[in-house]
Amino acid sequence: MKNEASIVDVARAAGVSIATVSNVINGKGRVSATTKQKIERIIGELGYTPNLTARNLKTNRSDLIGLVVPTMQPGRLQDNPFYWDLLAGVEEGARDRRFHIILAGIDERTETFSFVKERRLDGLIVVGTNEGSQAVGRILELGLPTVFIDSYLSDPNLMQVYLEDRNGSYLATNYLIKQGHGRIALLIGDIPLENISYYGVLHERWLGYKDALAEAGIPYDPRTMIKLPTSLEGGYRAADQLIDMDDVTAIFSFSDVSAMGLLKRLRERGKEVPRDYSVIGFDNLFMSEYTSPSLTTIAQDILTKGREAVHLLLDQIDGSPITNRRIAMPVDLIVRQTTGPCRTKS
Amino acid sequence: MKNEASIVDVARAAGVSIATVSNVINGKGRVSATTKQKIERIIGELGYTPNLTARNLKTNRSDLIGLVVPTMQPGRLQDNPFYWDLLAGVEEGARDRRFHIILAGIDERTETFSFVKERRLDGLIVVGTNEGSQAVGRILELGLPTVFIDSYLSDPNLMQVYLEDRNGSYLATNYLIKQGHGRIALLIGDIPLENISYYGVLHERWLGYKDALAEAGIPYDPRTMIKLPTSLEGGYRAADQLIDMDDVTAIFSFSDVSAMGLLKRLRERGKEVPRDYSVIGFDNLFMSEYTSPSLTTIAQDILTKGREAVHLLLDQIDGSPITNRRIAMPVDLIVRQTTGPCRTKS
DNA sequence: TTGAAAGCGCTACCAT
DNA sequence: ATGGTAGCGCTTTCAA
Repeated sequence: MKNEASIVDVARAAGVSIATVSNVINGKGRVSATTKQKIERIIGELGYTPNLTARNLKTNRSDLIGLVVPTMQPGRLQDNPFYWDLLAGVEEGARDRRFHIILAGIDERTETFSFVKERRLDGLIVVGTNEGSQAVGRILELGLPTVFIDSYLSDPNLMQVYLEDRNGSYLATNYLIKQGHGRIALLIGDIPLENISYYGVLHERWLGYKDALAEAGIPYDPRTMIKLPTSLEGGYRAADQLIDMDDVTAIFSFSDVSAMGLLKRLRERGKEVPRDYSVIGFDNLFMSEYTSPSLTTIAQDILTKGREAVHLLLDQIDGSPITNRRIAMPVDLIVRQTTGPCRTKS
Repeated sequence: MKNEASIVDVARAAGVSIATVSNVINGKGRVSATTKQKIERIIGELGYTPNLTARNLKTNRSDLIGLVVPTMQPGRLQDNPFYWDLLAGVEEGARDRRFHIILAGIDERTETFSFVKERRLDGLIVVGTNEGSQAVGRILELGLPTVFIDSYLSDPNLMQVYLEDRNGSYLATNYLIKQGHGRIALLIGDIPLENISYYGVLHERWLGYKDALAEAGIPYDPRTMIKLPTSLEGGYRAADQLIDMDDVTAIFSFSDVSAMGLLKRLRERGKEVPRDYSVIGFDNLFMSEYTSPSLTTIAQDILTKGREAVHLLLDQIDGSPITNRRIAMPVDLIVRQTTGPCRTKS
């Protein structure tokens, strides 16, 4: 492995000063067409590549943004294909602007974010924290451009990308109502319902559910709330609770994976979907079309979400004027086979 | 955002030279206990964080490793939860050793890998290339420590982490044979069978399948090879081909997602699993336990695979003696509900 | 045990 | 249009 050529080597070979070479590399200053061509030729011949480390030391930027994801422990994120899509979107958006992504799995309780200062990161994208999480405070102290995804933080100055959660939930619930379902269970997550406003995403979706009920004149019944995790296993266990409920003929679950768990257990218990129960999920994961029966769900475009987040961040880093500090991504109802008209047993 | 304290500030505040501060930070050289304590106190007071950019410029290292994943285009990686686990494993392994991961989605045809030199990456982890891919040549030219995952490159000097693919395939096939299945289809991927040796992973698994057949004295029949992608949709379409085959009562599919597609279509066609067909997958994804019926599969530990790869790489970067340049990760047969005894219709 | 100083490769300012 | 050069923050050699 030979030593890399430096800007000095290029300058010497071209018979010019390093300042001129620098100008050519960065397209700054005034350089005559001939010297420019010559320098470019020599750069090619020498296989010269600018050393970003040196440039960054000088400019005090890193062209690096950190993607912060809460503890990548097995079991926690493992069952969520969601993150890969998000990451793909972020990476792609950053690449277009010559930034790179540093991935940082963090433990919310102990992480000090020292790497952010050490590496002079230019910005941060933070996924799925909640207001009051210890991490949020420490992140804000860094004083770095930051975009939060799916976090619903109340401070209006923070930049956030989230979903039309409330609307999505309304769409799902409303569709079930239009199919004749009067009592609709909600698999809402493993949280105390009295504190639901603390959990931004869940809260919004819960409101959307209630919006649809209210519009149809259906009373809200807290007993149809199922407080289990929106994971595969949570959905699986939720099915048993669902079956025990009186007159409930439909369930809306806040994730596709939990809807899959539901389908599994309902089948085991001899229930047929959508004859006995209508089921609707949230996310539209790639495999949701391939469950049996295929899953009706609220679709979100996770890839685009990642892309939007990184654009928002880069605009801020570059000092472009920010028009919106918050972006709500659209959702869409995808009707497939797990939902159907209500046929109440006589 | 105040200006960061530098090593000079610390030195001044402590009344020592920057060389001494540097020694304390790096635990090198001889420093008296008292000065050491004093300097450490001041570092705390000033909230000083070493500037890695400067250090890296000096030492010509970056403490950064690149994770190279072939084009993160939608459709290509989108339907593979696999990568997220791998990434989680790599990130975790790197974090332990104070390295960070830069994620690089690349287009195999056009990528020049200039970022590797620009950022002075210390090493590379490359996932799922094949011998003869244009990218491999360019990567090797970089002359950087590199670990290939699931790539089956023939050069014995390259460091590689892969699976006991052949054994896994043997286990699956053998299990089906022991269950009485005599003709077993293989969903092998969208490749020309004559060139199968070019596709490392598939080739190994194909050999494992043949090993089991040979051991049982069952002739290999190329007509039972299904040459469709091992994706959800590929599996879905494979089911139709399977049903058209004579006397075939079982299918081994090279991925869990394709097995899910199979289950879906078999059900649509009125076939029952495992009564009419036994199905076995590969990977043991998190959701494989939750399909209906739950999927028999060959399990691999993707998280550990990522961890092993990064350890191998870091050992090489640190100049530790490398004992094994190749690591084969173990596999495991997980019997669930999609397989059962063969009941040939009379 | 500690310090002085060179220099990593680059950018940007100021001269010419 | 081009060049000289200071200096970004650090490590490391050599001297004291």
